[in-house]
Amino acid sequence: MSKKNAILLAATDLFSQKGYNGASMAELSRMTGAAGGTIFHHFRNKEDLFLNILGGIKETILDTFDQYLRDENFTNGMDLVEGAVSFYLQLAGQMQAQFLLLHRHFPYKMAETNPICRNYLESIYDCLLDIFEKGIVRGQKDGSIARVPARQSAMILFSMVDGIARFNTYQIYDAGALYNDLITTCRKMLGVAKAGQA
Amino acid sequence: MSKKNAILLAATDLFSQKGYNGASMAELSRMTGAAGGTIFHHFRNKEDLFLNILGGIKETILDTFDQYLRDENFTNGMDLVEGAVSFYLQLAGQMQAQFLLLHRHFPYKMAETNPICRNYLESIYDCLLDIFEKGIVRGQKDGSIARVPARQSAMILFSMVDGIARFNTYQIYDAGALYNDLITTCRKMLGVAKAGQA
DNA sequence: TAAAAAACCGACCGACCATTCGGTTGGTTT
DNA sequence: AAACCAACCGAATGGTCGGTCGGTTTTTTA
Repeated sequence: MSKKNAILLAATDLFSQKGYNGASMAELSRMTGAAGGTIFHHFRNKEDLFLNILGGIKETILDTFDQYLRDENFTNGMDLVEGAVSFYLQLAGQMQAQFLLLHRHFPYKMAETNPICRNYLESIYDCLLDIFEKGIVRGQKDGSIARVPARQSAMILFSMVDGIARFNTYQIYDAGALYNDLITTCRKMLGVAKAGQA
Repeated sequence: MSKKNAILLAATDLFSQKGYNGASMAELSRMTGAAGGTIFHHFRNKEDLFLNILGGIKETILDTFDQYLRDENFTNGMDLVEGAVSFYLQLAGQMQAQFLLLHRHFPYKMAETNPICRNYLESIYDCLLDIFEKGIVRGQKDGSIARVPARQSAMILFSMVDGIARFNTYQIYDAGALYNDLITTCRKMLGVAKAGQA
């Protein structure tokens, strides 16, 4: 593997574990075996290094969900929403370091002054919210989802799912067993009312 | 105001705005007018200072919700849950710096090695989850809430509400208009099914 | 009012920080 | 073989970090 790639990989772990200020270039140098100067040969500065990582995360997430929507075919809108919830939790488990990064505060702080950073974050959240919203709209056409406000419901749904993913990484509570309850909740909040529904 | 109190107040803002590593004792000294040595006269070290702040936040939250449960009287369990949701969002708006602190990653990182820190965080989340759970259990007795698993539903509800509160502080999206949708969702996920319910 | 205690000060310390820079490779182009 | 180049190195730099310490002021106690 090229040194540059090794730096990007190690820095993802380092930033996610220790935050922006806590991640030191000296430690990154030690982790990768790259000399201090080498890091600054490939990246203008620490912020540029982080933006490269965040840009990569954006690409991965957008591509992954794009692929997901193209490959799978769903019986209806509700099915799409449930699938997206499940897929999101699965992805968060696979890309732990990347999601931990997104769950930290410093990217959003940087976004206040850095438009590139802000753009990356907005792209990611737009993509995720759009998927939930698309599912809801589709479900309202095919009758599987009730007439709830689409965008708002997508945001509430997202904050719910992402909160559970966060519970897992913070490890204050074991949220792994919550998956079934989450899907049930999802059905209740979006589903059309039927006689006898609990 | 005593210097010690001024330090605690300013440090709360500083930690919440810049994180643990980003908050420097020199800047804290500048903000408060207290000399460097004075800070370390009142607090053993930086970590001790933070633990004092977190301990204060714990006390405030526990007392506030205790008071809330004692003062108000609710018509039923569902009413209690809805009130708690509303109260939580209101409190998060009033104690912005404190909630921003709780929404950062470093307290949970510190909790991995520091049992005092871990204890404070667990107390806070236990308190919050207990209120939702109590409301659900009470609602199941008085018939206002369906037979959902109480603790799990409380966790999902909490992660939903806290996610919305987080949306507000991150200011990526305007989540202020989500309050009504949130209460509606809350009713759907917990409420007993009625004929004609949407 | 004298003594003891607590609050407070700011210069100082070594460690560490992000970043720079002059120089060395090894491979490609001319 | 000369010129070029990106990748890489590691010592050096100026600045900031958390924390210490000896001494002064203010408050409390006896």
